[in-house]
Amino acid sequence: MLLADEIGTKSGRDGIFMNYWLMKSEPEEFSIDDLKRVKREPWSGVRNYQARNYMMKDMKVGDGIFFYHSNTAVPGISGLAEVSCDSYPDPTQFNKKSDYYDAASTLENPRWWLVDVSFKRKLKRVISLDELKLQAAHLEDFALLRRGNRLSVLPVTAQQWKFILSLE
DNA sequence: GCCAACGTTGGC
DNA sequence: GCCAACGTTGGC
Repeated sequence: MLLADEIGTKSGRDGIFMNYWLMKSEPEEFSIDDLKRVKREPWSGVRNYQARNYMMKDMKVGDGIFFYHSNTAVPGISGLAEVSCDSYPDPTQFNKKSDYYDAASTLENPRWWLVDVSFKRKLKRVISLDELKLQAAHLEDFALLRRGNRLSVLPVTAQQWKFILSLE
């Protein structure tokens, strides 16, 4: 029996529960419209261990993703996407010409992993960081709102997911 | 293992 | 462009 309050709280590759995430992108680099155009994108270039661990260990095919625009005039959630494959080594770490090349990584023991992200839809409007801050009381311990938060991949609970979508 | 220096993130 | 917050690096 699946308890409602367990949804979104389980992790691990054997888990059967849906998880939710927020992934940041600078729209000048790669926006929700870019994802809409290409439909699916390898989430390459993450070079933070915690963010990597979420992708490598915790994400499962079908997990929901808030696509967040950072470093822009109105930062906020601009669309929905989903995890579309199991994690695999980020190929850019092996490419000497890439900004994300990592000389310390080997094919036998890759350091950086990623998932592919597929476009679902744009939100009718951007749900801004300002608005999310105003709703903080309804978003208990939302990772995005923690002080000094800089992680580019964050977990979202089922309750947070549902509430944020209700703002749309 | 400590911690100063440095680099990056991302809101403003 | 500024800068607070945080992660990483490397000397010791």
